[in-house]
Amino acid sequence: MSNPSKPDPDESSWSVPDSDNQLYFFHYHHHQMLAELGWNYTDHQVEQRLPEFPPSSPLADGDRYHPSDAPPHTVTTSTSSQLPPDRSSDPAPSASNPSVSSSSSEDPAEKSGVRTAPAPEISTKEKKKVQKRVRQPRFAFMTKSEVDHLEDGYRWRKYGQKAVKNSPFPRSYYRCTNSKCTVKKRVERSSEDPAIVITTYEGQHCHHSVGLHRSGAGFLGRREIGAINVGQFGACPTSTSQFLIYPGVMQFSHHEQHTSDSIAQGSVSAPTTTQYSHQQLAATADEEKETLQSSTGEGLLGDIVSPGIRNL
DNA sequence: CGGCTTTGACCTGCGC
DNA sequence: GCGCAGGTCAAAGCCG
Repeated sequence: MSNPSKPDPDESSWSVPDSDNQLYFFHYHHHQMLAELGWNYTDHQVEQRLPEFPPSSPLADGDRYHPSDAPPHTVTTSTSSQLPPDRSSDPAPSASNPSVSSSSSEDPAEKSGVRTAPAPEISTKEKKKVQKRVRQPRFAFMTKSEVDHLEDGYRWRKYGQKAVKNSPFPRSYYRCTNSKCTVKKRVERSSEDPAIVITTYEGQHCHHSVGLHRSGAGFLGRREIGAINVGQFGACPTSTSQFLIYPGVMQFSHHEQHTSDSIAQGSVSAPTTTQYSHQQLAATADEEKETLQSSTGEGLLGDIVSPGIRNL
């Protein structure tokens, strides 16, 4: 519940972990990776807008992905949003800085709304104050899919569900099952277009994915793992393609080809075509809401879906 | 039996 | 200060 017209008090304290630079790994490798993934990637402005590429490449290690597994995809990006302000000085837990997250509590990014364990120390209040102002980077995906909960290579535990105002669809809250990982995600359906699933990721994984992709047929393996390790990389294990995430707006679509495995496993009921849209959420929840609303309301998906996309 | 989901209660922030 | 909405907790139940 926030007012879009009002600056979010948290905005000034939005925290980007020290590893934030790694958010931008897409800068250097996206062409190559997408090419390898079989994506026909059309990049308009990314190169000029993205900041420096981080020193370390997440793609250095093994790669089980076989380009032949992936169908041709069309990726279209636009870059109208702003990069998040530099908050690298904020004491947020960092995926690449495990000492930060592990030295305090298991879930240091817990918001102020959380009932905390009875720890009657004075410092707790201060901690709370600080933590209250710390927010993990968040990224939202708008996925046109019948599947609510898209697999992304990580294991999630649902910890809550809430009815959303002005929406017939509830919002589900998930937390990464890794005890040291503070990543959360929210999954909800767009009230304007029930076919669109909005998945919001918050934070960065501090561990590798668990390789849930069963047989791995058509899935991406190590590449996805390495990418996720730097925080801003997503994948759809039920798809033969994956999607990349970087700060700013990125929109794309592709033909999702569920493997017979995933279908058999019940993760999907039938082969479907899924359209993905992604953009980094604005620094504030308000902007986030605006962004999402405008995105869905103005047919963002329609803008990015290539004519070749079809629903099966 | 462990892991996960469900669900009502609780807490906090924000607008009025 | 009050009410609302979002976010989270945690007990209970379910399931493999």
